[in-house]
Amino acid sequence: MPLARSATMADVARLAGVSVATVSRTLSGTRSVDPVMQRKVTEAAEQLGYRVNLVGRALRQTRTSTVGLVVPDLDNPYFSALAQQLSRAFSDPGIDLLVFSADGSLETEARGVRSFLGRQVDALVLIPVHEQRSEPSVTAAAAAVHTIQLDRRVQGTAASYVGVSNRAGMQLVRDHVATAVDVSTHPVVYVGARPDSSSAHERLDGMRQYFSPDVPTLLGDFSAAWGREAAARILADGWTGATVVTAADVIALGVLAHLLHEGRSVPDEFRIVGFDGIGAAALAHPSLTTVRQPVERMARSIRSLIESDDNASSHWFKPDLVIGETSPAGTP
Amino acid sequence: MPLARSATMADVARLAGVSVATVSRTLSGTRSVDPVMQRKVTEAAEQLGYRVNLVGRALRQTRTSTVGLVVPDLDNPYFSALAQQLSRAFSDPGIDLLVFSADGSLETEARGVRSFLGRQVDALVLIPVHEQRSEPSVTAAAAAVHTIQLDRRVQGTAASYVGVSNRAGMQLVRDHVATAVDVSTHPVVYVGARPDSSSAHERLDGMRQYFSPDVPTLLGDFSAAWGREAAARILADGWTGATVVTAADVIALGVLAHLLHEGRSVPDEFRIVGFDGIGAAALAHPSLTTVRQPVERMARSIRSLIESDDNASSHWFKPDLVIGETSPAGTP
DNA sequence: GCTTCGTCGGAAATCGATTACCGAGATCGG
DNA sequence: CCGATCTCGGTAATCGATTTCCGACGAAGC
Repeated sequence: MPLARSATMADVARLAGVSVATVSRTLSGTRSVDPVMQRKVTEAAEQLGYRVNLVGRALRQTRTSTVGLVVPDLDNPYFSALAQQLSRAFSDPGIDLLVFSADGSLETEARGVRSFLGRQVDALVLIPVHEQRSEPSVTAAAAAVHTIQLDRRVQGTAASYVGVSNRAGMQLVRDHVATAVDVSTHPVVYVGARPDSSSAHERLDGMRQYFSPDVPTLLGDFSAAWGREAAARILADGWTGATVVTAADVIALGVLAHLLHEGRSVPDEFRIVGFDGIGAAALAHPSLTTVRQPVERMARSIRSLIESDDNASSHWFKPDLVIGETSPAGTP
Repeated sequence: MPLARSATMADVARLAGVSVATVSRTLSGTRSVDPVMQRKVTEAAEQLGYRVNLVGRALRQTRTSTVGLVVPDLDNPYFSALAQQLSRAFSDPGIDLLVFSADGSLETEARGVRSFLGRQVDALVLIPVHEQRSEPSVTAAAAAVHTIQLDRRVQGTAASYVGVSNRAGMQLVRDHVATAVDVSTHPVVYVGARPDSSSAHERLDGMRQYFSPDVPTLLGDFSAAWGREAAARILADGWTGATVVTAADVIALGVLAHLLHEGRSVPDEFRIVGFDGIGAAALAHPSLTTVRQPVERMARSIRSLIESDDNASSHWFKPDLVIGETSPAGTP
């Protein structure tokens, strides 16, 4: 029962017969303390079940040993993989990563940023919901703490950024597809996401650059439901034999599910390429060809940026291609 | 650049020419304030870009409007779905849900609990990593704040619990499988997880109760990798024609991937049943038959427990069965 | 006209830690 | 043997808000 007020340092000091300063020094080890007193303090703390109140500590100190992460959504496996890798990366130096989900909403995102700033986090990692409309949140965050944009970025902010080169990813896709078919004559359809986020934007641009400025394009959101719907349209529009390049694995898996459900064969009739490299891509049957993002290295890179207090630089990683069964191996 | 110390209430008070008490009252609306002063305060706060320091507030008040969630792992889509639904449920009453991943480790889990307790969260939701060894963390949490165990629980703690009846889930599976085959003669293999968590434990017990006390069983962890490995063993051991019941969708998807990869047909040769009802189950081809947990209702139930300050009761939900293509529809 | 309320601003206490500063005693060097 | 230095405990300031308490003032009741 959470009724009893928990013990404070003053309680420990009283029981141990010493001052609160000695208690603080003993427990944090900031200054040497007589071993006899140390033992008294440790025993008193143990007996009272003392646990430090981090709020009190945070108020006095400047640092909280906490990093906040605001994600658009935890249902997308790519974002939860980023969250998982980040918390692992920060676990080692004893920093707590706290995750807040914006639930796809700009207002909730803003609330999350305000909340973390108010909690005096040491740094904030943010996957912005919207390429333009998240700007106030990113700017506010960057003005207050070390802020790093992850995976997506907002136009015209000074905050640093860590992510992959989406264009380079699309170049990999083009080169791969070109080993099997003549991309200038063979039908290619892009199932993307509306360019509300920088990743959606850049992947769309990459498609246009490396395939064709007027590549047939269907735009929706980053979801399997959209992938299914797009696949239905592709069938309705008679794009038989097309190679379907998508903006994300979740979309690609939706496309794949619908095509298989309709009895179409992949990769014989349709070829599919995803983006991100989530675990489920390898689990699909046929397994998904995808552009893999180096999630673990990205997480470590963010940790370095924060540890070195480098709040100016950005890191663009090169993705790599994982060739699965949804596209033919090809013979260059 | 995060160089400038951010404005405090004292700064606002100085600029507005009033006392800090008036600033506090104006911004929080706890007591009526002269409209003229209100305007001065609001303008001064605006001009200085004042943002409340939640650490200062939390120290003074008892409440933080924060609920902590400690999950074993964010890579498992079932846990991230719970996290997502919970943050949505708390978003409405203006409570921040902060998520901490234990990364599968008891030590990290303990660190997460300590961290949230130290931060003075109003309540703590915990998916314990281990059925016995998480006990110290759960007990410590329950002694300090309103604590709710989710999905899994620890033996012998007073903390309340929200989850599904795992045995009832297995009963649903048995009844479903029985419509298609004679379960007393037809081979059934259980691919489960070692009973380190209450869910793994109860699902195993359910299998033994509703199928047979000596149902052939392979135990590993909650991962697709384990599902693949188990499928390989099933093939090696010559369990052709078996119905494979699993402890989780991620395991089932691993089993399915391996069987299909080996050219086996599902559901003709093998039948597969999952547990949890994650999104990827519906996306698989063939789609997965699974025991679905009412994640959204569970999240809302947790919110009610916390809002009503009810720290004694527990909620067992009844799961339902989603019949997919990995098992025959059956004719009762 | 005098007392009784009610309203509302400000001073100061408070939450729980850390830490600057002071001073007492020990140690050390010359 | 004396002053300089070091060690280490305690006192009190401090972080930034909220909130209690007090007092001044005005309105209302009789």
